[in-house]
Amino acid sequence: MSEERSLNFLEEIIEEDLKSGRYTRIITRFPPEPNGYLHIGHASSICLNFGLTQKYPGYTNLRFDDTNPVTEETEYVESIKEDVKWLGFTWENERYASDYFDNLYAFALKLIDKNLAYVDDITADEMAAMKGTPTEPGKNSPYRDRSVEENRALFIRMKNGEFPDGSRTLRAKIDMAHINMLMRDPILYRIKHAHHHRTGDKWCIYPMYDFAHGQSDSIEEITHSICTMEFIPHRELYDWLIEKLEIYPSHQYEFARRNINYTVTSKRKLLQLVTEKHVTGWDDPRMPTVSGLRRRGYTPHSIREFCDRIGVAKRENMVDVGLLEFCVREHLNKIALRRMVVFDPLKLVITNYTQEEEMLLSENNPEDENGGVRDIPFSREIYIERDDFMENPPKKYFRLAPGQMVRLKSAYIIKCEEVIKDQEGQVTEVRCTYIPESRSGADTSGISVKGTLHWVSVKHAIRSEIRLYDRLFRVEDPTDEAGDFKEYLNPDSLQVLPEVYAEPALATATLEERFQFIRKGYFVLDRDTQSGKLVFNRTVGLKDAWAKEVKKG
RNA sequence: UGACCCAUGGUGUAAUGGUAACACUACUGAUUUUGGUUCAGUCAUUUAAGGUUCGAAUCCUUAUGGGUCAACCA
Repeated sequence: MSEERSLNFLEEIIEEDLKSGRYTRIITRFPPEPNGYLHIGHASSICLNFGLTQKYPGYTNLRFDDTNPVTEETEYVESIKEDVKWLGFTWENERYASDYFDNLYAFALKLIDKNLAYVDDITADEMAAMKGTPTEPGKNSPYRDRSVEENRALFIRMKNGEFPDGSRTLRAKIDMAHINMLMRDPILYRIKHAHHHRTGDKWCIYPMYDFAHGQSDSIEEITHSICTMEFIPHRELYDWLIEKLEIYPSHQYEFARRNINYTVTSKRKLLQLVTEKHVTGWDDPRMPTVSGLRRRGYTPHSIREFCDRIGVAKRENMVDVGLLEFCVREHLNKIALRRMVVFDPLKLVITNYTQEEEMLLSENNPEDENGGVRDIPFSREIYIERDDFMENPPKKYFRLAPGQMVRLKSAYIIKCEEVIKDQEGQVTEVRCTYIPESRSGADTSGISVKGTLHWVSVKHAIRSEIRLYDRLFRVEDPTDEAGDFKEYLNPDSLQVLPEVYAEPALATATLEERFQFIRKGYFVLDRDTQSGKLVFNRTVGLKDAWAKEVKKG
């Protein structure tokens, strides 16, 4: 293996740590809060954390940051586990911050005993008012100087449920004038008489993020705790708590979260799209969620490839969704089974075709020698795509037109002889003759044509519904526009074709198979399919050089 | 009116004091029984000004621009 690729900044840190002997193996973790579904940004973090311990000795834990019972649910835990597995990663340990509530409680008592934490009785509003601003120092709470004994007794009573929600908090005693707002006596514990999805009603006090995350890292002996840049100010508190608690020194490193254009990746916003029914659910194929991408037909491999290509760094970024599409096309091109489906049919009659029907062979995938072939029924009447015929074609139009010849994919070369129209002048049928010696694989005609069309035999065609998806938003960065981000939803993000005509082989399609509908795009069966009613989702279209040509005029 | 983070083609990421590169996009052309794929090629980059140095994208200073921080969220 030639390891020529340059390292990202985290790999550099790790290689340095390994070389210096600071660690002999590394431990990372992926720490989702179970209050929403994973999205493409999380996928990036998953690939990073798990990828690092695939590359270097060590392992990765999956740890749910479940310290806020009000917003967290088991449904989310299950979906997150499924998504991580689907992406192709295996965690060493499945952990929950709630596993550590006893430890965390003991840590809190230790801090109280060291006179580094106190119980505060002021209200949330008062606390906000006394916090100061980034440019002005805060003020000490009148309860800041309670004795160790009093703090201890009060905190135990908080735990025992003697006080109502919001009436008291446990705060670290640091410095209300600290330049870092997070060091101004941050709250460690708050009272919430709420049912927790795992610990039930055992607790009525719950630790805050800052008093749970770093401590959980430490308990698990995480060596490299990787998070996004907005946590940079938290690092000082992270280190302070580890130092005062005298526990295993995990370290936090930050990278810039990945943004992708024409979508949003904020759990709050995605939740809104779901609850306000702008999409059909978390796994709507238009959603940037892992489950949405899965339903859309993206492969785990293509998502991993994407995350790999966008890399990791510390600067603001806006990744072009075109790269994601490139990655999925690249993979699907290699694995998708080729099939023919006519979306907008135009009847074509081959006047000199006298057989009842015949079976023709077509390769399943020209990119895969071992992909095999399938039979396709051919007959006198077929459907072609309406826009594959033009009565008065422009220059460089390689498709069918009066007097012109094209090849029918895997079949014969035909020549257009006659155009039938209705009273309005709409073309309702085209009549052609075929060249018997031009059959695919046995072509002795010596004729070469520019265009090849896909087609489906009229009497053999099966019906299907097709769902075409486009980007969810009309603008690159909906969050950056004036007003509500939902004003920028793309009204044409979903187009349903209720009845298209497909070749018979598609009748036995499964959810796992990937298809390329020739000249149309990549498709996957949707779970809405019922017996007798096929539904396909378009994962992504093919690159379309002709469409570009037409656009240019 | 503070602290912290960041700044390389249209986009993303490299170059670790020594020829600014790779991928995507765009554009040419060739091949092609998918106007797909594949192949060949073209356009295009160091925020600015000073300084250090034989030599700076890289180190220093200042400026500019963008981002983050004042939830009993994570």
